[in-house]
Amino acid sequence: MTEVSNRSVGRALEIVKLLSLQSSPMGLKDISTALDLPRSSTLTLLRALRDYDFVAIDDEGRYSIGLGCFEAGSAYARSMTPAKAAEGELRQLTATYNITSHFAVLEGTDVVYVAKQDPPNLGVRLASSIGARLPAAGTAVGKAQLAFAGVPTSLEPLSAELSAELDLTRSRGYALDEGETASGIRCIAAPVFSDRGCIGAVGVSYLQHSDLELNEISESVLSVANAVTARLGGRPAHRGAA
Amino acid sequence: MTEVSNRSVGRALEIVKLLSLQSSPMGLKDISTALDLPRSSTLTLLRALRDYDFVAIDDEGRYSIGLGCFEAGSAYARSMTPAKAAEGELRQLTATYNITSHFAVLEGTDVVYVAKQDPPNLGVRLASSIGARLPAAGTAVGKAQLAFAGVPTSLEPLSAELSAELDLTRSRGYALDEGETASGIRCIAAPVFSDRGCIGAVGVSYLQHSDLELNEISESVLSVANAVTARLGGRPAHRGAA
DNA sequence: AAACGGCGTTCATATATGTGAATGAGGTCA
DNA sequence: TGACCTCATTCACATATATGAACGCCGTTT
Repeated sequence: MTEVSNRSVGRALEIVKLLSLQSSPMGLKDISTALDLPRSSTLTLLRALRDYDFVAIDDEGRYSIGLGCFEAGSAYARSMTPAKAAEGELRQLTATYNITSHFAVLEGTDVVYVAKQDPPNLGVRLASSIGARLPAAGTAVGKAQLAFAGVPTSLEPLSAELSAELDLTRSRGYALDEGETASGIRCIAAPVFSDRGCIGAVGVSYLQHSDLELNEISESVLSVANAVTARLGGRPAHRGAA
Repeated sequence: MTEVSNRSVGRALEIVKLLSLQSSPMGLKDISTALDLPRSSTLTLLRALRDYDFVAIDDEGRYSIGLGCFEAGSAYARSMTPAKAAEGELRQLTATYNITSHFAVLEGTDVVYVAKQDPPNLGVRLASSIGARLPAAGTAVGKAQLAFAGVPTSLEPLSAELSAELDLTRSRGYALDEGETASGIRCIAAPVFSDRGCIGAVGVSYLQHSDLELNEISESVLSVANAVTARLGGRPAHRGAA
């Protein structure tokens, strides 16, 4: 548990991470307790983070994630070529079928949602899932990437079930999630490739009992993923149906 | 230029900020030169940042902003009540008029765009402006907030022009930008209030020579802003027309 | 092919940070 | 009112970080 590059920075980033996972602001004590740090050290770090707006402090002395962090983080999505390339396609997909569409990347054994489009008529919705992290094996966007990018050693040995699912994903070109992530929601996802291999996945989600044809949607998802792949100079693993 | 809380953390965050403003990856030398830091110190900080995925390093040893930063930053938008409250309304606004809509907050003399909706038929677009920072005085969302939140002392003394513009904004309830930010683009924005005063603005942008009625749009923007205000328990400064 | 120059990396020690204990600020209970 | 909480803040010394100088690597020049 040693081998740190820089203790102060590591601890500061732990604080940022902690606050980013928290839905309500935390007091100094809460933070120092949660991370098992001395209060005085925690205070110094929080002040440094606040100087750069990476954390915000309200007038009751409670800390939350700051605008500076948001600004810096947004730059990731802006600089990320695949996400940019996918953006227009996602909008089309959402507009055509009136369903939610996503772009997500694999990070270890999890997927992180990088871009998202919601249909217009969704009314008041829960918080955006942008930036959210979910276990790859339980999501369509995750399985699409595990099937085509290779499985991280930390996931091995694969369950027979997952292994079969990945085989199926490879053979049809897209991954399916029938209510695993959220009950009643179907997700369909297909991998996106650049010249350096599989670097993300495009996916859609909609109510399972909607009257949308699985065949039609999955073909659209596949063709959108291949269009993004083409724009990135990659080689699709699956040529699409038809 | 002293009075630092913690040098390591400050420097690390400078690096993050620098990388977030850069469109292409930077080498160690570039970074240390840009920030006037010793290369060895910069390396240590970069390694700490990389350990937490706040920066990414490619196989050529060049650094860019990382997924961890994106994840943490996304939490800001998710935890930010006003942005969440505005999200559904923005989608409606965009769907109704087929125009881009925004939610932005004031940060010193700048505005930062926190949420955005683009119309579906936009095709391939430039990078998302989410997370972007622009001078408040030159944007509709900025002027809407300056007019109702009070002008930061660092902007004073106000030019006669800006002062008149803010008066006008206060009297009609919304702010206008006729091609100042981007030539040919009209922006209309109205302030959003919580119980703690003006905390953001809702805005739309569209081509000036479109056939959309300014009156109709501005009334919609105003009523959306007031709806968000109501949901936040704030008191609107302007009761809307009609 | 030898010398050069630019860059990333390592390492010992000067310097800045981390922290336990003391202090301050604000609230609650009897 | 006063005693007694809890949490934020300060401070002097133990400890970790910062960095100039040296090194190794690799592509370029002569």
